[in-house]
Amino acid sequence: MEAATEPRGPQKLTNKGQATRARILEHAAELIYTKGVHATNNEQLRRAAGISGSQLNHYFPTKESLVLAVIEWQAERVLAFHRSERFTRFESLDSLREWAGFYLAYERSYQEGCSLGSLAAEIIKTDLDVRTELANSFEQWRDIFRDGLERMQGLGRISAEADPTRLAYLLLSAFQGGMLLAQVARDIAPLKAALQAAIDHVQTFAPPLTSQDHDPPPPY
Amino acid sequence: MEAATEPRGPQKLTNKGQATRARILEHAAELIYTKGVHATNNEQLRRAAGISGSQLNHYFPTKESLVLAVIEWQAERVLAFHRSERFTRFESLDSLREWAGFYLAYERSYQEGCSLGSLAAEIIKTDLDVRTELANSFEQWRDIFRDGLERMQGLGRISAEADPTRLAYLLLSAFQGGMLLAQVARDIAPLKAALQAAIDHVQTFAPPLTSQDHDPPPPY
DNA sequence: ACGAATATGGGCTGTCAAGCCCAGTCTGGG
DNA sequence: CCCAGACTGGGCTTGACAGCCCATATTCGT
Repeated sequence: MEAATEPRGPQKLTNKGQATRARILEHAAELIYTKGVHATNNEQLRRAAGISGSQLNHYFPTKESLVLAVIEWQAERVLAFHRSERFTRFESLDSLREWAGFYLAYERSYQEGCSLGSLAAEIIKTDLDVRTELANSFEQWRDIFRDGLERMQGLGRISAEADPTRLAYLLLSAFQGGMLLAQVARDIAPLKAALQAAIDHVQTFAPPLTSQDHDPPPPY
Repeated sequence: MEAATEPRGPQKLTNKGQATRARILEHAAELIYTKGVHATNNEQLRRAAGISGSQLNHYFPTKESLVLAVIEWQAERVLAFHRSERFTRFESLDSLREWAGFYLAYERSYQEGCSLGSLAAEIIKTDLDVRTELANSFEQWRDIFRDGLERMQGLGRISAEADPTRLAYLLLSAFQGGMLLAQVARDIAPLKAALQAAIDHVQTFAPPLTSQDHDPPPPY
């Protein structure tokens, strides 16, 4: 899964090289997340990562290759986070609320926005050829929600009439849009409202609850 | 309402000057919408608007002032569109569906995204001092939906238990997020799913309909 | 242990765009 | 009819950043 980003031949990186590359990547991701792609230059990156000029040319011959690598790195982080045990594969409404709660408590939500979404929006109109990679990542993200919702259906936690794809897009869109609005307003309120409403909507497909802590009655 | 963007003294623009300024603004908005802020330079703008260099300095001394003016111009357009008679002040679910339908039929939705949102996302992390203006515009946008939803409540079209502010943020967030996803995927589907789901959620607050074409039964 | 390949350091150059200036033209009021 | 102020045109300078190169140090395979 880490074999991307090098078009030419075999792996030609030693351990130390890989470590350096990873360090550059981490600092690049952080800088880009806070300052944006355009406002991040290689001098800042050099200072932050404690390296000097020619490494960037060596590990990332062009800025486009660096940005692409950062996208992959951020995408991997976000997807891994959503797949983590914390959210139990989104098989319950509670896991969705837990998920929303995390981002609502995360200060950087309304400061920097989504690590992938804000990056995507900034560069989607430039000539950088990264759209396909972004599209792929967002598809996987959507699939995480969709698969969870489908499992909820299988468990009878939401009605069979719910459309998991549509709900997954609602969750992801509300998240991205809410992040943008929160960032612009410097206030978490828009994100909170959007996520609560989106999850409320998923809940409208839950069967009327009889006893609260047990699984709902047999599916229909 | 057009008195913004000039910090210094009285209106010092003749009719011809205003026309030229407006022409520059239109072309700047179009270029920025399609190519992004960063990829739009003054030479392209000169050619597009049929003017030459020093006007930009005359009418828009810095790029920041130009971008700010474009934001105001786009915001005014978007808000005026949403306030137009077409949507009857969003006093019904049908008007919401009409609204969604418009953007789903608009090819540029998934090509360029939202004229205000994509602009906001691109420059929110730069040092351009335009955040307040953007925040203001998005607040007004939210208010259009919120006011409409409140009127729906007054007319008994949705339950008093609905939270108009929250629903307004859901609609706006789903729109912005859906626009971003559609743009990245080059496919209208994510926007369609998000908007349908968001409007479906508003509809869950509608009283069960008895006869379809009449106003719903008296408000509780 | 040795040699070849690979990583590192710092500086250099070409490109591009924003901001600015001077000279010429037009419009409107008296 | 005239003049004063505003508009227009094109070119120029400065600053910033990405990409590149040469000299040196280090690491890895055998």
